[in-house]
Amino acid sequence: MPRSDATPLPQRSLPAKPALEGLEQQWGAVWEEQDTYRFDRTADRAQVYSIDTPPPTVSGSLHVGHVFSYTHTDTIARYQRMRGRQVFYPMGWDDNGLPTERRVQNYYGVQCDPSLPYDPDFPTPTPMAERTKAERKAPAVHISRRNFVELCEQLTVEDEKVFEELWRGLGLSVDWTMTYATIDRRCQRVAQRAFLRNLARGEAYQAEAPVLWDVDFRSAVAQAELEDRELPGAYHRLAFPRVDNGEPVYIETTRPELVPACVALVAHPDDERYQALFGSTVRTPLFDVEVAVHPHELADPEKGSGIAMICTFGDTTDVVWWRELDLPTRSVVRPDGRLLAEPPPWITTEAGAQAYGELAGKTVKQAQARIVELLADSGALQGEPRPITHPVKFYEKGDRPLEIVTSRQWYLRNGGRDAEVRDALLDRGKELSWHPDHMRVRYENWVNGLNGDWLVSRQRFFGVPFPLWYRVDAEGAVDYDAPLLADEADLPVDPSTDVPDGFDEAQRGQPGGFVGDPDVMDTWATSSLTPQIACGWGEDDDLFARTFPMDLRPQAHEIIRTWLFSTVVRAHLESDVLPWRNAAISGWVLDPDRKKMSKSKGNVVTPMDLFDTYGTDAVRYWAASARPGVDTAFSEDQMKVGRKFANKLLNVTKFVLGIGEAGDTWTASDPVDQSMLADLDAVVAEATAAFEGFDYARALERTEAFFWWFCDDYVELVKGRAYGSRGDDGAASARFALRSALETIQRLLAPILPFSTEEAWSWWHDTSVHAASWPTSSRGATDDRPSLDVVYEVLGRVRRAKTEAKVSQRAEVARLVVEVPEAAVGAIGIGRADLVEAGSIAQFDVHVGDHLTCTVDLAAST
RNA sequence: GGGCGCGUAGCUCAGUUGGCUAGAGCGCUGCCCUUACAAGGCAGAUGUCGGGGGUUCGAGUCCCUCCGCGCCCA
Repeated sequence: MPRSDATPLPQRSLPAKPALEGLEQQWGAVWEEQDTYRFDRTADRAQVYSIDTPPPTVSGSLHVGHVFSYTHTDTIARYQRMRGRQVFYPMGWDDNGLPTERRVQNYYGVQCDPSLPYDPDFPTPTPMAERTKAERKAPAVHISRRNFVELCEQLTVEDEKVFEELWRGLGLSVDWTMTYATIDRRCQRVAQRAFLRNLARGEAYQAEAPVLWDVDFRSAVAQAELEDRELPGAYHRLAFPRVDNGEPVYIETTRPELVPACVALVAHPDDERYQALFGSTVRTPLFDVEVAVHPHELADPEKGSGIAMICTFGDTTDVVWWRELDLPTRSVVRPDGRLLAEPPPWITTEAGAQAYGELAGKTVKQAQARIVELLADSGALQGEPRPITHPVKFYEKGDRPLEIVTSRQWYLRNGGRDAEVRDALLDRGKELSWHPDHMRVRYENWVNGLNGDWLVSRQRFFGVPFPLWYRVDAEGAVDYDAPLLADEADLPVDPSTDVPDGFDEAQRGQPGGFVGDPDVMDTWATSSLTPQIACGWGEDDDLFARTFPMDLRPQAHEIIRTWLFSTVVRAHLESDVLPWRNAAISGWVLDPDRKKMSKSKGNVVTPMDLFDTYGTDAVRYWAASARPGVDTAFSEDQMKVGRKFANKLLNVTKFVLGIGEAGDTWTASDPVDQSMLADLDAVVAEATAAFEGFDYARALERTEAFFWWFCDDYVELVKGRAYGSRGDDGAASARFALRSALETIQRLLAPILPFSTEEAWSWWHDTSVHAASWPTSSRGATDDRPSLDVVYEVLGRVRRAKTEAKVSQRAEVARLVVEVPEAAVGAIGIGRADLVEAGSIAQFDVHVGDHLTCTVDLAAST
């Protein structure tokens, strides 16, 4: 039972002048007090509608994009609630990870240094915004990881408040008692437990492997976080002398600074130019390292000279060649983006070591500039570098190109290296209902394009730690092969402060002791578990059984590859199910030039200001006008329309209710009224079908079109009769029909315009419209009823005549002559009396003719 | 380079299995204080349905091709 049935709302009388101002605060408070959106934990799974709401990144800024997509979800939630489902609609905050770290660094002017000890008395620094100019120039204060994490936790709490205020302002029908944050203890416990289970089943593993590496963040980066950027570069044509005869082999490279990391040359096996070279060896310029020439299909004969040098590692193709050709590892780029300080052991000649000395310790960019000079001086560089533009891989949040370094990392199997898993995940994509359907293709493209497992470890600070330690042997070497696992009952653990069973803190980092895993999980490793987190997996079995798998995942299309995919992976691995049945994909908000709204472009509008200017329902109206999945231009004009719409709803409600009640009448006896109600039935059916298909925009459009017709034509036509001009029976029928239609319209619009519908509803009900039942087409189709279109057409013609004559619509028509086809005579007869009143028609003559004509004789003067 | 989506009035967009003269709102123009609403109402004008070709009695809709825009991926 809807809760608010038990606690009546204060029923209020008709206001003298309805207004939209203040409805948000007024009804927001009432809903909170009445628990209107509280989830009933006793409901069976079949009665429950569970929604996996996207936890917004609280360290980010609020923008209209949030308002847009969350409104879409809320309309579905409200619709399902009115359909009688118990809606499980919790909110979460995504606060762990890099965006928060960055914000804390900038906000407080601090830098995390994990080598520092915890300082329990460290005072919260003055925010940068409150500092004097001079204070702002002070260098960042280095603090321990634990102190840093504490600052992160402090600031996210503040950020969450701002978001909650926005969501409440927007009128989201969220149950605010169920909120989670991705860094809170429950989420950490779920993430760690899920990881331990993955590990136990062999789905998680660690490997020493080349990884894409951001030298500024000093962290590994996953495939899902990559983006290509077009960057200027240059082909350098370099001579590699053959070992047998000294003849030069020319290769072209954009990364000459990696010559010291060269391990082989490669050409296409069918490339006739290089057939003779396969199996022979050449020497690298400057460093004199002997490397072999290999054939491989991935070498592109069209690119450069058709023969390339393989380095460890210049790009991802190098990694493939390295792996498939079984080449040695000769890395020279350190994790900080600088070249090794000492000449590496494979450079054995004195000249080579000397050349390397020129590069040692330089950044990649500096090293390139220097080595080009050295290569030119040595004669190995042929001609001038040839400038090109080419795509370079970046971490999506990074500023410098990614390097590839070899390191020990944790991976989670996601089908990137296993056809069987990949096929199973593709099947999950087919099993899921996508709205709109074509979004499934993005998922399939992504899954088919995976080229490795999911790298889940990050060398960061504010995240969920891996619940693991490693033994340190007697010589002080760390044994990574047999990690010490935390007990599930002890989760969440932080291995940097917690101690594994059988050890004590004094043994940390000591020979014969242990060390904690220093990494944290990728934020997606937690976010991919939002269904498990929200539904209480492993925490509340009863709740889990009532809510999981969930009904709906709403999200935007650009994170199908990350959030949606990774969530499917986790539920598939853990429970062998889809995490939800439906995925509703929202588009983006574009600025009026059809570019994506972004802060850097300075075109972001503050949602709260929009609420104040147009009213929340007006903003929701704009959002709900956008069809699912379609990128939509930001439009204040649409908000003005929404405001008019909401205002009209209040006014027409006031008018209809002001006419009076229908008395004991419970049916519409007049065919004009029956016809209108039958039309409304059809609208109800369409709106219901649209909502069932997650198409709130279509539901709104149909309802809105009917609504304006209802106000402009039907109400105008029956006004006089409703006031009693032709007796009690006619008045009762009209009043019943007006009220019945209005009650239906208010319910149809409640999911979209929650504030104004609640206000209008409250004038004649003592319960919330949001706890009311969704209307049904109970009257059934009466297809044999005559169409009354001709009646409204005549009404329009009369109006037009008055407009053209520039007289008031109240002006009297001395004589109206209507010619209609035989088939429409009946309809005219039905509407005639109402028409006479609505048009102030003195004499009304009807003739049969071929098509409709109206001759309007206006009275000489009024 | 591959995939997906989009292109309809000045603007934002509907247009469902092909079917009467292609629609709505905004904006624009004119009129009207009408038993709710002047932050309103009534009415009016406005189209190479991106271009070209094809299928069909009939194409905004289906097919081919080209152009432009956006996103995802390489």
